[in-house]
Amino acid sequence: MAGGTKGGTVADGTERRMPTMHDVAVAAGVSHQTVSRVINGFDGIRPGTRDAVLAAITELGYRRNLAARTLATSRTRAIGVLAPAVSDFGPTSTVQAIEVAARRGGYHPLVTTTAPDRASILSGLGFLLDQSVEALVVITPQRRVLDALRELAITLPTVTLQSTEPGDLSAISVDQYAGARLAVAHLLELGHRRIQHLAGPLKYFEAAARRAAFDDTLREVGIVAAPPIEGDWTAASGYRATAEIAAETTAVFSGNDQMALGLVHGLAERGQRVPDDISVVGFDDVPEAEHFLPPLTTVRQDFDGVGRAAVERLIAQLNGDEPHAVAPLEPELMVRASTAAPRRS
Amino acid sequence: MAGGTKGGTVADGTERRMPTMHDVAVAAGVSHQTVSRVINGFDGIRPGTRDAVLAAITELGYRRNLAARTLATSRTRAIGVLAPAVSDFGPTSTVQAIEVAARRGGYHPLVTTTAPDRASILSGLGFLLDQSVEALVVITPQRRVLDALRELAITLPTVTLQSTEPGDLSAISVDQYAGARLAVAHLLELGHRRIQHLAGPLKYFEAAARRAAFDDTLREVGIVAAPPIEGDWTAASGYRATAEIAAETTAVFSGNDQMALGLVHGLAERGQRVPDDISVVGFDDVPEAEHFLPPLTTVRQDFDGVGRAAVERLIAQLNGDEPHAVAPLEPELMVRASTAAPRRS
DNA sequence: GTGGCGACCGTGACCGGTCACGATGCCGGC
DNA sequence: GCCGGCATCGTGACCGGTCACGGTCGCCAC
Repeated sequence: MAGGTKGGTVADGTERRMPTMHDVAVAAGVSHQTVSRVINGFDGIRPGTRDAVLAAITELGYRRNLAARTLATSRTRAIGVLAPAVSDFGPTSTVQAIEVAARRGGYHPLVTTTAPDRASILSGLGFLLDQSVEALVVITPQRRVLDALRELAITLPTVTLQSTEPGDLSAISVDQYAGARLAVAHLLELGHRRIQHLAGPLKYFEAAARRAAFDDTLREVGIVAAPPIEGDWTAASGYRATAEIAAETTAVFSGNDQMALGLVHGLAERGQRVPDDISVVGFDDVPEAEHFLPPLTTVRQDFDGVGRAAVERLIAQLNGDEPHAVAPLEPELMVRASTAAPRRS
Repeated sequence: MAGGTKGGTVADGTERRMPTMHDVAVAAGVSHQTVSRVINGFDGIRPGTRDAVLAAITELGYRRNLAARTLATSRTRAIGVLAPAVSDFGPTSTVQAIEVAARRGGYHPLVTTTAPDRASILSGLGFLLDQSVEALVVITPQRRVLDALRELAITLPTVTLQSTEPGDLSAISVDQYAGARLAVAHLLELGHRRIQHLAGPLKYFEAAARRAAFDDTLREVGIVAAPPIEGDWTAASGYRATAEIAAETTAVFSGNDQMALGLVHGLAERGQRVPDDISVVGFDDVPEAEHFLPPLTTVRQDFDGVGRAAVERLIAQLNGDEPHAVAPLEPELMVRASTAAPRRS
């Protein structure tokens, strides 16, 4: 549409210009500067004057033009959020926690979702930058997001979420490694020895970390882990993975709850009951996990917590504090009914 | 925020000002207007000049100041989206569809989530308005959101989602009534006569519409519906609802998939098997529903479709077209394994 | 009476772009 | 040789706020 004619004014007739600060000033019989003072809550305004201005504002339906304000002050009080374009429980609830934390801190959250390809990431970041956000929280579940971020050499206060890059000061996350350890240790304690890992896509930081923890934990008790089955986080992929579960496997550690659900489904169709014939433990603890059949043993991670921590850190930094590393949050094992001791065979 | 000290400048030292269009002009040895022309892709620029400008831009790392541009043009090419602050599959996937549709149409999606109270809604809307969005899509699952929207008497092109207000031109939604009819008719055909409705909060438009369809459909075959059990959309509330399911009930129509999941869980604990002892049908068709135990019979609604339709309508309106009513999208019954003929007792 | 001091308010420049217009250079045609 | 016309580029006003000043007024002390 930008193409042809330039003055693409919609034939509307009543194209009434928005009232400006000057309009308000005239209506109230004061100068524009006084209007500005009233709006910004400066004191030293006679109550009568203030009331007149306020009256004129509501009268005209005045709204201050943010673009003009931003141009003049070069401040926006906005925090940009780049999130992956998925509707999974984890990212969405983290984003939401970020939003409420930002608002409570007096900042405007500006969230943009992005596909995982380089171009999308770059354009999403570019959009945020164009909006003159003052800080950035980027959910970086994969390396490529992190790479794109670095490529831009952003000078803003920034925190990355879900990236478990060692030594990265700006990273905040739940300790995936510790969480996976919890899950595997639980299985080991129950007596399982033939455990299969159903991993998420290994290009995801979290998936890789959980896989590493899986391998390490088994190795410590002298077991060499079989290579993981790699799913794509969806229940459907968990369902499909069933075919790859060896008959002698007595327990599966799934990379997330959805895949665990699909797996349980597939297992049931194959005549294997959970946890009688095989134990399953998930990861994330989505709200529904408690009501799966059977209720799923899983690892809860505090998605809200990382969101809050991210914003707190950013705001502190915006206030001039030195950025300090935030300790990874500790996940929690939720033992429910999908795990049991292996049947002695 | 405006409170105490005014000049809250962060002691930063290397406070290097962002390069401006004028800086680029000087560096390239042209006027700022020529820079503008290059950036906006006007033709009639000598290739040599263009290259010089482009070089200067990348050299200085210039980014055009959106605030200044907006101020001058009073155009933002932004579409505001107000969504409820939940991480449910429906709203989140709709929002995502909106985002991609907007981007494809050359607009920037600006989404803000809000709690359902009046103040939050108003401030969310205010934020969007402050950003000078050119159009608005508001997800209005409840009347109060609709009321708040009307209170602001917004003059922007606007479309509301999920509100089934009859005769509202700006509303786009999946036909909830038809969807619920599908579900109940399915149960009826299987031979069920004692059917219970597990509804969502009835202050939600969708919940009310589904309930009405439930009542109407039963009445047509001479059954007067029992009052619905009212849940809160969560699996937990479905689980709790189990206690209220009468022993002679042979089928339950749940207002969404999550509650259905919780219900099936509760039923199982009570020794009732689905679908042998009791049938359950859900609503939404979340991606996991297919892998519930048993796989859930449910009503699929095209969340993406409403999002796309909303944006298409808005963009058409922005281009000067007359707003026309969009027909409600047709839901689809997905018959799976949670429903069966009632046992003859 | 007058100088001085707050309290209150107004004036004009400026932020960084865009827009309408004017200026310049070069060409061919008469 | 001069003029019209096109291609290319520059000039200054303007968008709607904020900021750093300056001005006016009333009051009090001397």
